[in-house]
Amino acid sequence: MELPNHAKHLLLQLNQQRAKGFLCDVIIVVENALFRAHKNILAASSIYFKSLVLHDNLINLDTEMVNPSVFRQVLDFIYTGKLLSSTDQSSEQNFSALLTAASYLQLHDLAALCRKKLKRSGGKPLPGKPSTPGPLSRLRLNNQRLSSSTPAGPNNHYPQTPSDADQQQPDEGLRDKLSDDEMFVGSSGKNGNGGNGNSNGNLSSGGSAGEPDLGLDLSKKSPPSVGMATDALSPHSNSQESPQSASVSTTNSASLDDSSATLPGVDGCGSETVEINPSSKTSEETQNQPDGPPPPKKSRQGSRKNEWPKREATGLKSEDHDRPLVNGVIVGPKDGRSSGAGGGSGSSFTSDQSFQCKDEEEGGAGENGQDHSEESCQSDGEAAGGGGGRGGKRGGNRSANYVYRQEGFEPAFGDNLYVCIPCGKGFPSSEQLNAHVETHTEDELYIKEEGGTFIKEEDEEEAEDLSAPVGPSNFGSEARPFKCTVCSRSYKDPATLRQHEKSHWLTRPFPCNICGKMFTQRGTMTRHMRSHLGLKPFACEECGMRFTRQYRLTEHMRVHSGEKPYECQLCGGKFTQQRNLISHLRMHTSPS
DNA sequence: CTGGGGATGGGGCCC
DNA sequence: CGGGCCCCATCCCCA
Repeated sequence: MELPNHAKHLLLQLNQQRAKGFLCDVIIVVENALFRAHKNILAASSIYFKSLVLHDNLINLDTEMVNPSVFRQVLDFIYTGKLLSSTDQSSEQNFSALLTAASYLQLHDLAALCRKKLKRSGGKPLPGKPSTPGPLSRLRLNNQRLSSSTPAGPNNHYPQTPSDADQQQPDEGLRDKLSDDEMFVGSSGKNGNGGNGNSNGNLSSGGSAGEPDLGLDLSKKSPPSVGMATDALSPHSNSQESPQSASVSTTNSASLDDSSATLPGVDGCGSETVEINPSSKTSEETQNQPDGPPPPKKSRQGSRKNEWPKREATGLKSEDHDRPLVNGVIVGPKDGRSSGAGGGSGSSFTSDQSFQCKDEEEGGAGENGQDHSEESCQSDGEAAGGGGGRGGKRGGNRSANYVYRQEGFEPAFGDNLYVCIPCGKGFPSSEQLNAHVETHTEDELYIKEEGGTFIKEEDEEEAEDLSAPVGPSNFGSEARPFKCTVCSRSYKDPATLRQHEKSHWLTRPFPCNICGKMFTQRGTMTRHMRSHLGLKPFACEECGMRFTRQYRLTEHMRVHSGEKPYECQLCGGKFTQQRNLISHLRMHTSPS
């Protein structure tokens, strides 16, 4: 017996969930647009995605191969099997772009549809671009960056984008006209037959065939042996400043272990090389570093930490500046202008504000920062090509699931950092948000988006005022010829001095794309981003626990080794961590 | 219930 | 730019 529309209904549900951001466990970054989706769906649709989502919760796509607008169509296709083309924009051009993207993403069926369409219209498939670069090629794997750069400046636009505005338009049309250009995946559809249970059958052509698990190891680096995975933002990631480069990520290098190999760049597109990790980790290898929580740990720590990647938002301190995280996402607007975040809000951040945004489970990344203020949701347009708002989707396929952040946003959700974009309500935890999201009916959900401005990363050079008074001058004196004019601290080299001087600036040059928090050092911002995204590249081989910083892992390892290098000279007590010794010493010294 | 210790997260900042 | 380390904050467990 078989339910005739089972697969269809299932897909419909999934697409609706995507629209709401419900249970989405991966974020795909396309230029400065973020899309939320489900790993399973992506993995089922292409082996390329499969390899990417295996270890990462954040995927950066090469902006030369796909732009937000196109990716939105791709995503819609994946979830619906329908291809909505736009007529506003030269359809041929659109199909060409789609073909490029499909090829890149290894969505063979989609590529075939586009080719067919192009052929019909006389156009020729992708002139300049390779029809199928392999996924790997160019892939700069994600890991990279969401870095600050993304938002950054003017260069942030798609290269080809004439005008964002224009770009968005098409979309509108697109939706409404679905009829004409709507295309369905054809036979490939093993849909019906349910081939593999997961529907993927059809979409992922490649998948089946040999389906080698590419097993890209995107991880930044993992402690020896454990091949960890995630890391979308590997520390290195920041490397680039321009979005385009985003794709290129860099990080890869790091991420990939030595074993990584490089593939030839795709022609036409550049020379980037991709590195894949031959040793690829297969799913099973990932066990250790599963997306999910690591194996239970012994004792106490287990309880808490296992929640892995994140801890609930509870911990958030709601300080004035806390920014809610939403399920949609963000990223800089593309309007080029970018004003420095600094400009606006920069100053508002006090250094002390320490809010921590907890990421969402798994994909962590989840939450998106919602940034703009009140209306987090906006209209439908698609900004930047892309997309639109997150949750969106009213009818069905539209959804882009992300939102642009607006500069200067200052949502006031207090402790409720998990915000439902459609209605703007905030919740203290992702679970609550998810539960709430379900209450929305389809029609209530719109794709919203807003063209925001994004925070621009101003370069150091732009710093303005350095007047902040500062602390005492300490530091020893030897060979420290470079002295800070503000506080008199001295350093051994000019670079360090320069770095230090930034701490006096009122404007912090490096904004977090997700929450808007500003940092004086890019590295700190990148590190911070990892916490949003739940990226914990450093895993403990013993218990599987993962950390965002190498140092934390080192520290943690003492738990297993029993080493307690820090001893209290007053009572002889020993500690595994220096900070705990310090805290302990306070107990000795404090009056109370 | 409370205090102390263990352990972890995040930011700042120096090297 | 990554590595380290310091400081602050917090959570959890246990006595």
